[in-house]
Amino acid sequence: MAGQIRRRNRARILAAAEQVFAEMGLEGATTQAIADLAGMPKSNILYYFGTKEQIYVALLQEVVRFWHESFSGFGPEDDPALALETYVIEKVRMSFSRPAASRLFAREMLSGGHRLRNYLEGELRQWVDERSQVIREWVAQGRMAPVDPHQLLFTIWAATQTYADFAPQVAAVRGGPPDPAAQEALARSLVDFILRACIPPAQPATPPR
Amino acid sequence: MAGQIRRRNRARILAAAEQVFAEMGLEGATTQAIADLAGMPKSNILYYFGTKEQIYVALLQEVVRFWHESFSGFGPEDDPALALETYVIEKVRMSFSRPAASRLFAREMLSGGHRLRNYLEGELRQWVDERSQVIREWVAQGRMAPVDPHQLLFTIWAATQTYADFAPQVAAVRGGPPDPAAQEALARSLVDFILRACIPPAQPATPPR
DNA sequence: GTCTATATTTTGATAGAC
DNA sequence: GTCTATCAAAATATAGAC
Repeated sequence: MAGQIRRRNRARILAAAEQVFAEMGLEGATTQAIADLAGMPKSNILYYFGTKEQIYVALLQEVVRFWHESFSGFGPEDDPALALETYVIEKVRMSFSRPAASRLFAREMLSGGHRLRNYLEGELRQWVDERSQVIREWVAQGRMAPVDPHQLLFTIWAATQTYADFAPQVAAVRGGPPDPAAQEALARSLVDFILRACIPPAQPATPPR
Repeated sequence: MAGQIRRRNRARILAAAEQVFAEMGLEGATTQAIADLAGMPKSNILYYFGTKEQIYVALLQEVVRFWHESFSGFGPEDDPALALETYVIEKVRMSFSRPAASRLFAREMLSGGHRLRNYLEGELRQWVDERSQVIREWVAQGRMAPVDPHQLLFTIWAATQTYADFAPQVAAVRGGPPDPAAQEALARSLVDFILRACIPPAQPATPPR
């Protein structure tokens, strides 16, 4: 079966295209640049995908599918502090380990997000609705400060993805890109920040009488 | 003096270009689209600016200059809570009132930020260094929780600008773009969030004895 | 399936009339 | 200063040999 070759080549093209699209955008990227990075002639790229835009769309969908699988979420039975900590740490790590994915998504948002409309209004919205319900329960139970669920999620997404999307700004301000130790320190600092904002200070035990 | 006409036309071109570049990017935008939006023939655009990229660079510099003037910053004599509140509220409002400026900046960051290198490593870095010093003083005085200044600023920038840069995501999750009242509510919620994370709870007055 | 050569389109930029 | 007509370059996409 030569389906092997087909899948291998598709994967190589997608990997190359992710880098090029993330840095140059859909219009700025040339199929030639993708071909060069993938190490194959330009025609092969179009043989596998038809048009440049089809590669772009395939990549976007791969990114959101990957995110959706990686961050299954949290439920009302979880401990709020632990759930938030896990989610934030993993999102920061993803920004440092796969920045191109985050940048690709950011570019699509800046362009209006039309190509992800189904995802945004379907899967993502449902995920957010469920998580918002959990957060509201936690708040009602006094296990969490009275945060607005949407604002919390927007803030977490923005604060974690900024390390991928605005990397040049981060590097300029710090005097260089953060090495792995600095990455962990930034992640830790962000987690502590969010937990202070979300988790009410432990009550001095008021014993029932 | 016909310098009037020149300035008027330059301003019209810049206003049109900001919209087009923000939505399409440098390469995605065509001079024709800018000309159409500005209501003048394509040649006039190039007569005033020479090249498409010069318009783009001029816009970027105008944006950072405008931001720099709008957010002069805060000093050690200020009240931390009030200073943060003012800064965050104004940045959120800017995201809603001039989203194209934020998106333009975001695009440049995604592309590597080379055209803003001088700004990032000069003016911005100096501004951050000064503000970081203030924050460290506040922390040392116990007027602020032990936040990492860089992480705090990155988080504020990301959380405020997300309402411009990721507007399609915000609209999809909320079921529509936020109207002015909802914008204020989101700003308020974000401010409260950041203050909970930054400002230590008022100590139960420990009178000196 | 793979690759070279080429057709077609788009678009940034310019020349030159008014 | 303004605008029309045009050039030249670049890049997407395809045709067709291998």
